[in-house]
Amino acid sequence: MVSKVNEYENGLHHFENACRQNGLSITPQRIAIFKELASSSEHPSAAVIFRKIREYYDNISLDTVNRTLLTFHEIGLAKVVESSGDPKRFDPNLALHHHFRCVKCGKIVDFENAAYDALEIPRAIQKKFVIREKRVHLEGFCDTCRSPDG
Amino acid sequence: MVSKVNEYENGLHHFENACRQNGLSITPQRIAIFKELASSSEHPSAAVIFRKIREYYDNISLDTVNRTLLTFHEIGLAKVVESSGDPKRFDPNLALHHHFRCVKCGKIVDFENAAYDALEIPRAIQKKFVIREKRVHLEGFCDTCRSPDG
DNA sequence: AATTATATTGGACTAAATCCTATGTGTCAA
DNA sequence: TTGACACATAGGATTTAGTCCAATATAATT
Repeated sequence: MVSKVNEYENGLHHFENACRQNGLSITPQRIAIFKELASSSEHPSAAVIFRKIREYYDNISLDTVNRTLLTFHEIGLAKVVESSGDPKRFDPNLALHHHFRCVKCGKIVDFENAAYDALEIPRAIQKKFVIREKRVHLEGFCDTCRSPDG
Repeated sequence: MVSKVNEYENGLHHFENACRQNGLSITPQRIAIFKELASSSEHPSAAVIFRKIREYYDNISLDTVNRTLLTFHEIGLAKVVESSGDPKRFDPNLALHHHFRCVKCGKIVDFENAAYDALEIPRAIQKKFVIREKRVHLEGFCDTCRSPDG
């Protein structure tokens, strides 16, 4: 088992490599944004990350946070979570996994499932499209919002 | 096999019943919005539907289109499609089906698949949450946008 | 046809996201 | 270590989605 510290340093290492390989400079802003995203588990929006970083980094701009998160997505450091119409939300978890989303409070919960992972892409789809992501998406009410009208 | 006309009239019938059962009056606006949505297959946003209806209904308001589409969702006449951060998009197809979404042009394609339909909800999830929707979500490049940089 | 509760309009407002340009700063090479 | 340059950021302006509100209009019911 790997210690938290090492996981964290591996993460930063990965981040720096990805930047270098894509010709992006390693700026304090990008580091802060990466750290914030990597340590989050609630699939934060750009605004949420922006507000957190602002607590200690007093003049980072929202535009930078937005732009950087999209860049992270492009170079494979983050995923954009499906979230029908609300602000974009980002996911540092690059491993194959699945989502439950509460239609009431918007919470998104990751879960793993071997059967879901094993799903094959239908022939017809595979022939026509290039598939980059495969995910089962469940929707409903979370434990807190359980009752539809609660 | 049912004729197009009958399918269509069944649709309208279903719409009117759903309204009545939910104490909603049947207004020309709602009829127009329902017809437009029901006859669409590209998972339109409120803005798209608004613009189409405007062609013949010159003073319907965008607010009404938005509000009505959300109402349709609430009373089970439409679904809101997962679409990571872009404007909400609506789906008249109430049957269990799955989605491919092009990350480049945003096109969303419905498809059917028996194996996907048959997926069971994991115990742990079922215990904790109330599941209302289950869908496989594929993402990548469509036939038109096939090449990642094209 | 009158009544009433509900719906719509259009403009104002809020919030997300992007664009723009002047300024600032990593990076690389000497 | 420094200097030069390409790249990145800040902050304000702009665009776009979406919602709110109050006045008006209208569908449903009697």
